[in-house]
Amino acid sequence: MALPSTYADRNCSLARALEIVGERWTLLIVRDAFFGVSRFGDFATQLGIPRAVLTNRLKFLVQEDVLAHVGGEYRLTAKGLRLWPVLRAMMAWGDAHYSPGGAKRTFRHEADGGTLDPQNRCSACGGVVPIAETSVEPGPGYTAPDTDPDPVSAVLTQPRRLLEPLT
Amino acid sequence: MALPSTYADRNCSLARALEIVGERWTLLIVRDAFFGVSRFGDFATQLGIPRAVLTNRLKFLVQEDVLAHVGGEYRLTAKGLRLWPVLRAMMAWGDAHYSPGGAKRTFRHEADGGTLDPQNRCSACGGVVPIAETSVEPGPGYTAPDTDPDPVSAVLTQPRRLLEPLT
DNA sequence: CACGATAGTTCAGTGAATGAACTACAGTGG
DNA sequence: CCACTGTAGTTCATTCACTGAACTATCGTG
Repeated sequence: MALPSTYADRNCSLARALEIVGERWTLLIVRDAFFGVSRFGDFATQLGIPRAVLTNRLKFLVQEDVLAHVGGEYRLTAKGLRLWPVLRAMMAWGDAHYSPGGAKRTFRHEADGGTLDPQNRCSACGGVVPIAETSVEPGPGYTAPDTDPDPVSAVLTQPRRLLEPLT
Repeated sequence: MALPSTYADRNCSLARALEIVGERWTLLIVRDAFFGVSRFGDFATQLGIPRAVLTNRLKFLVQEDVLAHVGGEYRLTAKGLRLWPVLRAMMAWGDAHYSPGGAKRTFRHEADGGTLDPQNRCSACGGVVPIAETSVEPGPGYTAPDTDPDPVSAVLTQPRRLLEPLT
């Protein structure tokens, strides 16, 4: 995005954060990484993003230490994992205002099956659930696609644990 | 931004949310609205955004019911106010990773002076503080600009209550 | 060494952002 | 009545980034 850093924005961490994750496609790439996507081709087919742009974004995210590129796979770093609250907050807002049937995805505490609120607090045990212990599944607002999804999307709509690499 | 809504993304509220607030400049405009900016010219000078782009963004945000345009002023709607957790989450991430001296801004519960964590929980009373009761001030990571700020920026670096219109 | 799979690069065409200048209009003072 | 100022935009040529399709590179396998 390369927002100009004016003196006003030099003192705003929101502007700084947006320079990293505010570019088009970037947060969707990060979301897919949370869902277990790790390969160039999988990002490309899942998002329908031009490969040239994907190359740029991945390069930048690696440079900024949001993703790590190891063994041909892109994985979230500790810094990238800390974007989880941002994604959850945005999803919650989108669910609340653009998904009349309820949340498009349900997040669950694997240990006890409780559902997670936007702050990742478990309805069963009451604790804040770490990413490694949460799983995703289609929520009440989910609507099945009319066309057959690509294999990557098909896997991603199955209930699965976060961060688990695609088979 | 007009992200293409593929079958995959039709079922993701993150993608939907990004179509609204994922465009360049948009979240900074919303942030300024939380800080009390409400006039076209103030947004323009504060953000350094091209006026043509500002016109587009404001028009779109009004159309999407994030802002309301009444009496020549742009104000956050209920839907817009619900973006507060998104902004807070992003600011927290930016503070954590790009502001070694600490948060650039401190948010405070006006009633008891307690500071707010990223979930807006008050350190003093322990409750989640509504927007109308919180105030902003420069935080420990704030650094004074080297050049004289414009009048709008100057006002915004004073401790002030959120949503309070600029004088 | 041929073959397919994966990970990119290249490039022409298009659309959006930029920045500076310009218009529209309302209110104020002389 | 008219200049003057402030606010809110619009216009436009330039630059830049995204798009989509095709192409190249590299690796592992048989």
